[in-house]
Amino acid sequence: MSMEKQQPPADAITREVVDLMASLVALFHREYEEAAAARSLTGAQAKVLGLLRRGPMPMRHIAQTLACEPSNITGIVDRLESRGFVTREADPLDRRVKLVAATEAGGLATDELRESLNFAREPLAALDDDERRHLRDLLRRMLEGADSAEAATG
Amino acid sequence: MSMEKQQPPADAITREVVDLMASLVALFHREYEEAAAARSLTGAQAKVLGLLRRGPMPMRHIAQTLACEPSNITGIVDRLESRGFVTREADPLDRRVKLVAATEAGGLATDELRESLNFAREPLAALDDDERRHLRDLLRRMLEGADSAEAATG
DNA sequence: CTGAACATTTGACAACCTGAACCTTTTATC
DNA sequence: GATAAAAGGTTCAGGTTGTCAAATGTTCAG
Repeated sequence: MSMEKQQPPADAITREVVDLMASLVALFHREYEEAAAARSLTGAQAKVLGLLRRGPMPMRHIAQTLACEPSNITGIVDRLESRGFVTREADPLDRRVKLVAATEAGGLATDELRESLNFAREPLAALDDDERRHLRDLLRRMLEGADSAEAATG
Repeated sequence: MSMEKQQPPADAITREVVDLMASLVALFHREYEEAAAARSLTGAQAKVLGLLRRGPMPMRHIAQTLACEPSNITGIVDRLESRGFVTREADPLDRRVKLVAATEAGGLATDELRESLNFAREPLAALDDDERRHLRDLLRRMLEGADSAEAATG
């Protein structure tokens, strides 16, 4: 994956957009960590918990989605489990895999977190409805190919 | 700062934009870490090094910009220093403060990293010139107020 | 049944990050 | 000027994230 590709030099506009994106990323990141910390979750824990909103999931799948080693997930889930946000159950169809599921408390925590994500309220407040729609369309097109989606949503 | 403000419920469009941003953030983050790792730097080290592109800087200022404890910076700068990417010198005007400056090797590393940041090349390739310009304008407006900028660019 | 492949865990180790205690230098107050 | 408060860095202890290699238990192919 991702083999340090050869690239044409970036034009001025592209470069500026990249810089703006970088600022936005930094802003988002800070807000995300803050919102998680306010619920005594770490960023990584919040991400994992966020992945479980759609239902239980094997550890491996979590690791793949978050692009990290499976052994890393073990620890994170351990901590979430010890706080009662998550359960681990053997998949009846394949007893090698363990299905991680959010408990009620866990689901509640992510819902709150998601709701409280002020990000883009302040920034997005600067845009009116049409502009927001336009922005959405542009972002959609940008993400069309790269299906890395929904990782950090929490 | 940032006191868990009371907020109106987010409308559908806003929420979708936030989700798209989250995906973009995840993508950016991965690319950034990869690009740093390719130069045997960690993400945190790359960020600090990136801050020094404009010139030497007191440790405290680094900590403030990165929104972390000063004691954290000590270790990161230690490691950068031991690899010859950075130097620490006492500020002649106030001998309490230590000015961190990138060495030639350090500056070269960040320049390369910055240049190699494929982020938004693939994603942005989906947009034509006009659209890119439009996106830039929207992002600019969003970031106008929040001057948290230029943290992660490096 | 045996061996390869797979999902998860364990253990060792490095980096990141926080919080409190500490040292040195500055600055303010008397 | 002497002394106390404040500010910049560092150190230390402790927790979380992340990697890699080795081990365990399960499935699947031959």
